[in-house]
Amino acid sequence: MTDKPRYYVTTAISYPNAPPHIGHAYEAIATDAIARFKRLDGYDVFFLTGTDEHGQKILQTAAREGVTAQTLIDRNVPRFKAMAERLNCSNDDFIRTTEQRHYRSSIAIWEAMEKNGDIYQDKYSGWYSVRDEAFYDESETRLNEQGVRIGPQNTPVEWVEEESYFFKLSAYQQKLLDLYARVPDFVLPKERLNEVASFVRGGLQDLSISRATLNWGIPVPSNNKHVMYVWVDALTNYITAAGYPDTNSEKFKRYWPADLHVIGKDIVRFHAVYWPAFLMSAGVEVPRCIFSHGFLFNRGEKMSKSTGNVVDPFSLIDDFGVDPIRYFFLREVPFGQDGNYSHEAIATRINADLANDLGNLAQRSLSMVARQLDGILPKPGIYSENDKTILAAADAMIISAREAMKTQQLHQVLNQVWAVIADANRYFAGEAPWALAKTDPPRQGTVLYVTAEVLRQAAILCLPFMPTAAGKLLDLLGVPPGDERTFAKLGVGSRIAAGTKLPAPSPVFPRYVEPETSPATSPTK
RNA sequence: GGCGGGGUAGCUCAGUUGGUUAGAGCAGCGGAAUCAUAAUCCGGAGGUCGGUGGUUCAAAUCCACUCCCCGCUACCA
Repeated sequence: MTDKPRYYVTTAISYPNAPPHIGHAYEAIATDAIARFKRLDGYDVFFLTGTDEHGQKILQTAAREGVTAQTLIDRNVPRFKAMAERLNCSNDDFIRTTEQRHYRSSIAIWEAMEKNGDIYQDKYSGWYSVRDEAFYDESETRLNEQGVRIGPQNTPVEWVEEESYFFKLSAYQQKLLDLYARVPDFVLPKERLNEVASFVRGGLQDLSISRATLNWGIPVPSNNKHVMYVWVDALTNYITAAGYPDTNSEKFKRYWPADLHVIGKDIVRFHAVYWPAFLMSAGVEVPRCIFSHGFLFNRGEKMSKSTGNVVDPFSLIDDFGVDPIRYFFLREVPFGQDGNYSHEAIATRINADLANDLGNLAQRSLSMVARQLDGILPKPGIYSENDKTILAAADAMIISAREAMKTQQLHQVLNQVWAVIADANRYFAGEAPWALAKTDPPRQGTVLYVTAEVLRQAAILCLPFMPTAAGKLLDLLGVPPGDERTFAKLGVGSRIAAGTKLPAPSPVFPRYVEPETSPATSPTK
């Protein structure tokens, strides 16, 4: 094993009763950027994603389509895997809750909770929403215009009355509140922790954690007539992948507890209340942080089939490319808040930030090196005040980036990098190296060197966000792959090597040009 | 109903220990430059800072009331 510090980060596992949508893609992109950032910053990262394949909703979708649950997931899960690959996600594992290792793990955590006296059998009766996979108190439900009883999410609920196993969630109220007090960053953004804490403060009821009326799930160990409530099963994936129940294994000892669960804001309660309670009960450490991201809206509207604004992540990538799409979502949407996207907004971002600001700066400076200096990166002379100022700004980027990443502020990292790129464009225009070529060649060399150095640091910081494109830019700058492309090489201590023969420059971030055919984000009725 | 967040330029937003002409990006207008991916740089323009009333020499920033949006939560039914 390595002596690097470790970092275990997960996405939520996706529910494959339908093909992946933009929200799944967003979560995967963001988590991948975090994982890559940490790797480049010297961490031994374990990045997990996967699919949550049990539960009544899968069963119902399968029935509606006239296939078995197994057939449904075997058809859909590969699309989630393909999406992760297409998004260039660097996940180290992809867990499916139908795997043997996960059965073993789920049964083990159940038995541990049972052994701790937190599971008991009782009769359950109440309102259950299949779509939300949640039980609601009658007071949370109401009758809609059609006379159908619906829950708080406006999904239909059904009266369920059956034998069920319960988890003594009520016993964990104080322990959870203590946890929130002890770890103020347990849930981010902070507003979300306040919401969770006030929910817990309001009192917790025991949780029904098994169902006897369906068979698509992991059997309860002591009673095979029951399967586990899908959330017990789903949440457990995070420890399964770390090797649970082999808590003495090297892997488990190394990676658990997870450093970060990245989830959507709709499932905060499950992750910030139920999950730590299950773990405390089972005698397993709780994760360190839950980060809840926002939702994405297409032109301000929630994506839905009825509005006809469903956007397939694959076609978005076909239209714009993987790296530009990754950049757009991570730059445009403050991480943790809801965000908007549209075809025009994506095109504008790509052209303004990537093609014009960064790409063009690289192209204009490097083509000067290629044409006027035989492609040899010049040696700098004595630095002027302007040189020192822009270099200092470049050196400071990693400092502020690390600071922003402490709370997963991905957009801030990019904001700061692009502020320096804008400075670099002003610097370049102000120094006018094309004029210096005739009047003061050594000075021209210094300006081009300084520009290349700023580009180098910017490109390395872009690696987590746009792995391929940033890598190409580093190729153009003559920065060899490997250790030279890590955060250890950022800041005052490292400078780009002068005298290097650079390859012929070519645009790394092409402008987006509107195709003749209709764009993918336009409504398809 | 309670708690919390928010209403600032055409768009997206930043901006509170109250204090010179309220900021950025994008869009738009004018100019410069022409090394570069028709990219870049500079400049003007653009806002009764949700509304009303107050505190103050001075309020986007503090107080009261009020309108609207969003989140969590409760209750009634």
